[in-house]
Amino acid sequence: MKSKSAVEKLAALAQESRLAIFRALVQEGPAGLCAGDIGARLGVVPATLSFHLKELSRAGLLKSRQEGRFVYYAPDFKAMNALLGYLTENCCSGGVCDDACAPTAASAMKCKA
Amino acid sequence: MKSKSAVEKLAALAQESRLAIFRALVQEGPAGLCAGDIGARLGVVPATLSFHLKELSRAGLLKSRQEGRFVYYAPDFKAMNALLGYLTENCCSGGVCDDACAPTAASAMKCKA
DNA sequence: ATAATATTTCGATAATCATCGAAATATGAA
DNA sequence: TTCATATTTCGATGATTATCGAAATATTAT
Repeated sequence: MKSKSAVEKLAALAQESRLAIFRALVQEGPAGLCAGDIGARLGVVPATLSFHLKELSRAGLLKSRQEGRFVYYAPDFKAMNALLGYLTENCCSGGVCDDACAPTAASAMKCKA
Repeated sequence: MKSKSAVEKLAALAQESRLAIFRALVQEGPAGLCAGDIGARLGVVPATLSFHLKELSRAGLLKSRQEGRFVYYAPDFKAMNALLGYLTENCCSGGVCDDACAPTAASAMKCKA
């Protein structure tokens, strides 16, 4: 993961509506939700929603597919995992910390879709 | 983790210099680095560096301690792990995805310090 | 074709953020 | 105390971002 693209992903997530959108989609899974349902669920008007979905997509965090009149959005789990990995990369230089500290509970997307 | 504070943490990380600072500190471990060394390593002038360190601290991502004239900064690994957990929480609602998809490589801070 | 529904683009406005020189503050050394 | 070093605060400037009404585009149903 390039640093620039990591910053873009983090910036995309660093906004209340977009973070809520992303988390809802993570919980929804690979099937995703269509734009209208996301907007209804989170109370975001269409123009604003579209802007945010575009930001998340541009950052590479979402995949979308058209189904008739509807556009379905789902997380790009692979990209998200790459971001998480980038943030935690080489923690403590693999030194004393790896012995002194226990791993935390899983904090990666389980989904590879 | 409250959503507001997650947004604040993500916003703090969503800036090139700050992400570089944070990653350098993650790799350095709990002992941390003093401000001057961070600035020298990353090529950031003092005023700007101080601004960014304050942002990261305000967001709860860094701990600091004074040692003589020096101020040492280190990641708050616990807070960071909470953020990673929040992002991946309840992935795919614990449904089909948990069976269909394998966990990825560890992507959490190993350090609890 | 016409109408209805879903989504995106445009455009203007208001708000927030990054940078860094200069000055201020804090601590240790001579 | 006086000086040198480390870090932070102040203040001004330029740049980026969020919001959303109105209009445009796209797809399906009648």
